[in-house]
Amino acid sequence: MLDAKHFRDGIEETAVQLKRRGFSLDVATLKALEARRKEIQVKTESLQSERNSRAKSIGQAKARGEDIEPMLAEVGSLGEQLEAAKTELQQIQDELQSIIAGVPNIPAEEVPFGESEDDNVEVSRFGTPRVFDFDVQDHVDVAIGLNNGLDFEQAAKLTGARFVVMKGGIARMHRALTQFMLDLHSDQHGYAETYVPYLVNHDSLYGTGQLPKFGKDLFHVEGESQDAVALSLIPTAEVPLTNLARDEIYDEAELPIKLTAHTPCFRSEAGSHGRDTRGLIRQHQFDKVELVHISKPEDSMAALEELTAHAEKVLQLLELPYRKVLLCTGDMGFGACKTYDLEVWLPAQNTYREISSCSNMGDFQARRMQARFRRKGAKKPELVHTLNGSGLAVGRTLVAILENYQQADGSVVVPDVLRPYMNGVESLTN
RNA sequence: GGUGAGGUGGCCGAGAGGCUGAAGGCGCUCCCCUGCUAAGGGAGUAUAGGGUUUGUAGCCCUAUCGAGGGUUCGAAUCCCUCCCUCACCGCCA
Repeated sequence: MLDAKHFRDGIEETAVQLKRRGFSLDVATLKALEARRKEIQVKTESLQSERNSRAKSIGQAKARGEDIEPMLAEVGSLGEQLEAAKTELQQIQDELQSIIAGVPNIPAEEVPFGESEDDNVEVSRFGTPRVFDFDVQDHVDVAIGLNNGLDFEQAAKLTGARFVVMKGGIARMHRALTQFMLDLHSDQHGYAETYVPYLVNHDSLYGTGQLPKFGKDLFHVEGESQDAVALSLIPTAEVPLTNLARDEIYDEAELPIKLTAHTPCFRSEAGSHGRDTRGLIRQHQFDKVELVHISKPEDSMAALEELTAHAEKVLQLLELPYRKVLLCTGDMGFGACKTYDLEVWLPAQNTYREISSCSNMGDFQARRMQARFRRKGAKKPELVHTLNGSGLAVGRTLVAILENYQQADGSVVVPDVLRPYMNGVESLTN
């Protein structure tokens, strides 16, 4: 959510900035609503003030034992007027709120303009894609050769499309990957390992920006009664981790806070039908190790570089070729002001595919969450900045290993850094 | 799941329809006093929104005592629903 000031003074300027990321702000409607809001709010508050002082004098008169009846009569229609004003104010504020809550973050200045992923800018590359002297198989076929270690048919029986059952060495490697990533981030990169709920309430989803706009992408769990709190499965650990800061006021000295967690992620992938239907790339359930920073505003851009480097380190240690891409204005997520994607090389697709997305959300989520800190000696708390990134998506990392480390005989070499997590096994074989 | 007790400011804790944004204490900040320390005296100490304003200063208004509704001229206080915490019992990995 943007600062309300963006919608009062300088709304035209805001509209121009949002236009950069392909969002058109309805300036006329907002201006009209804002004018109306101001008028009604002033009216409502003065009526409230009036009522408060009247009620107070009635109380005082009563305490003195005076006759209250005439005063009560005088108050008469005040209640109704106030009620009407309140209702109208609420309506306007709801309307404003629903518009404002749906406005995306303003891109940072250095973010290149663009309309789609084709306009993203490659920043760097690591490693050289291996040259194969045999026909490369994609990860699905590789896994079939390894005792059918990725079983999509069984998963379809259990649940449905876009789920997987992993077996044997592949399941083991999947576990090894999460252990390796968590250890790296907590032991080497200074993150506090965290275990979080996989179901969250709607306040949390609103805080990180999944709601109100992107409820379709989530799996919702029904509450027992209509009034009961509705919960949803997390689409990423970003939601629980970042919401730890919700309604908090940190001491300046506590920042930055760096958290990591391994969780499953659940996405309904609404609107993605027909894309990546084969294999592990796009599933309703996948595991991810997430990195989150809570930082001071002036540190957040440096923190984005740091966080991204931490995610890159995983790929480097696994010796997987990748490239780092700066997303253009049109391809960034709703709440982000700057995002790097890491794309790993997939030989079977002969291309780089997203394996991590690292974003600086600025104060966008912090404002929704009222996540703040107080500078030493300062009176007023300030909004923190929040950042998050995958470090990494575990399923896609598994895909990358199966494809990049496959051998002519159908086996898959286990990357050196994973071997300690796999009983020293050097390769997966049939 | 059952029964009972609760949710009040950074913390502890009063209040049980009106003068309570909230006593008292602790903590914290500043000032005074005191060789240092300890003790003492004084002042201050929530957040959000709005108005005014050149202003993130000041002033004014509104809201907030777990959340949301309701009763009332007036609700922290009464009623309803929900959430959470604690205790005991039951169940369970």
